[in-house]
Amino acid sequence: MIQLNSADLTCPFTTAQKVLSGKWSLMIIFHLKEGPVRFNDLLRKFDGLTHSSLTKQLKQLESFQVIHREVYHQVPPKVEYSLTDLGKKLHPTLDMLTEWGSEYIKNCKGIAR
Amino acid sequence: MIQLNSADLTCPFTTAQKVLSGKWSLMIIFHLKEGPVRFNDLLRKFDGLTHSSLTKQLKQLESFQVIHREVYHQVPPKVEYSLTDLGKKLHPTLDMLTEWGSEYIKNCKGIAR
DNA sequence: CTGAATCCGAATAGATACTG
DNA sequence: CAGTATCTATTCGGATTCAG
Repeated sequence: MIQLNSADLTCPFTTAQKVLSGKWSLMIIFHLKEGPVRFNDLLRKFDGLTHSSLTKQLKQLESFQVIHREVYHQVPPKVEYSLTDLGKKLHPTLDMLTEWGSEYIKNCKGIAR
Repeated sequence: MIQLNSADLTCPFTTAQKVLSGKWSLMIIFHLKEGPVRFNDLLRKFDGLTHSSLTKQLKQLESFQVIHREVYHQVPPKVEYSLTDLGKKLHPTLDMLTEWGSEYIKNCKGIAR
């Protein structure tokens, strides 16, 4: 698993790059914007994302303290994921990224193969 | 090398994630903000970035049409890298990311090991 | 000065099977 | 329902060497 060491915390970009590096990280964070979501609900939102990959990504993001994991001790088990304050602060950046991504898509039909 | 296929261009996040995924991408783009930079000048700016890794990253970013490669046919060779319009549009997002990264660093001394 | 080619180790993503 | 454990294939970054 990716770890942030103290050397990384010298550079804002290294920090951001590591935190957002997972293939699904951006989308997971985006889908938690509206509030807590359960594991399987999250899983169903993404096409091509597998059970175990989601588990790993969530643990990763949790270790970065970007998302919070709330366990309800009941049967059947229930676990909800939500954004931490740190995670919520990513909203405006995510919105800009989305905008840029859309712009990119509009302008770059020629890039895809 | 990472490629954007037409399926990717369906989702702004996938697009953004792929384009910015390289370990040095964010920093390279950031350092091109002020204008064109030569290969070796760029190389010297980063500690731990090797010659061949930089070559690959630049080709990658060029393929995404985020940076432009200008070759001056002279001896010794001179090549300058600069941001394309698409790349320039990343500025505000990068600035927000920097801000977030700094915020993260301030709040999360406890995360590093 | 700039960059291509190759090779290697580490890190991912995903498939599958098993558990409380 | 929400995991864990293990295995595999692929990718990625970096070192090294060679070339225009």
